[in-house]
Amino acid sequence: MPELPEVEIATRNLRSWLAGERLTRVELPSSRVLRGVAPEALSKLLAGKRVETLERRGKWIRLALSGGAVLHSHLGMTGKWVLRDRSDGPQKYERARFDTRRRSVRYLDPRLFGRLLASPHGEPLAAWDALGPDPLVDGIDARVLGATLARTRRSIKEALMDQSVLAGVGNIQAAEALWRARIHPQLAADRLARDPAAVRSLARAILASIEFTLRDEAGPEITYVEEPGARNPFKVYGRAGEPCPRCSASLKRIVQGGRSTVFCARCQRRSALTSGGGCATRRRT
DNA sequence: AACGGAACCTGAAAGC
DNA sequence: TGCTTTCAGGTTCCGT
Repeated sequence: MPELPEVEIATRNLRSWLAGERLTRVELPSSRVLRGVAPEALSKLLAGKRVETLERRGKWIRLALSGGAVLHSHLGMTGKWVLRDRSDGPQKYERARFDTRRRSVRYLDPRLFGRLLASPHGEPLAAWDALGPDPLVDGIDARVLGATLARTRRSIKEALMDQSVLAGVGNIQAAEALWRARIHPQLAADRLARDPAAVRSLARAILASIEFTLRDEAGPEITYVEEPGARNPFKVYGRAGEPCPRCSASLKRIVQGGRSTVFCARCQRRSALTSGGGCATRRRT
């Protein structure tokens, strides 16, 4: 279940597998992932084309093909791109297969929240165009972020998950960044925006969490933290009831906007413009 | 216009 | 043991 770091890793992998290669075989079994697109039309559009460039913005991947067609991939909650042998048959939950002369790349997606969308002539994708700044592609300008946050009264946690605020931040990265910046997830975004130092701290924390996750998860085949047997590399996500890695208080779980947030009620402060939080230790993570 | 909640799916884990 | 409930990191749509 991918956020920015997982999609970045998928993009790098796909680039190393497909960039410059011609698609010799394309298989697209009909599924919800195609969202109303006729599978045959899409296969026909892609087969024989060369993959020229791959880029990521937020949680979207864009593949530019020879001849001007563009393919957009969103991994939803359970999508992943993996490398298999060309002699391997269909994998469990396989929704797409792209073979080149040397490789066989498969898209697997059990829950079918992912999407594969084609623009035959490179037509823009509204969801891509609506994305806010991407922390890795564009960096985070704390003044711009502050101005954006000042425009909403929602909680900072919910605001961070809005893809027009920062592209690619999801439930895990939002929770992790807020913990790193010692900001309470229920603090109103516009209140936080009144404290430029706190916004700068949050911007740094978002980048630090993304980069930490990238280093931790990089590899040819990602295991998402929710999958059975997966280890959990995160500081607070999925750790309700465990001790805070910084101050040892028991981590709490609350629900915001229908999604769970884990945080430390002792060292994440509820109000901007007040120092405190009762946590004296400062440890690099 | 902005926001909250339900809907979209399947599978694993927890609860009874 | 087996059935039921809950939960999961995505977006979108609909009603207020």
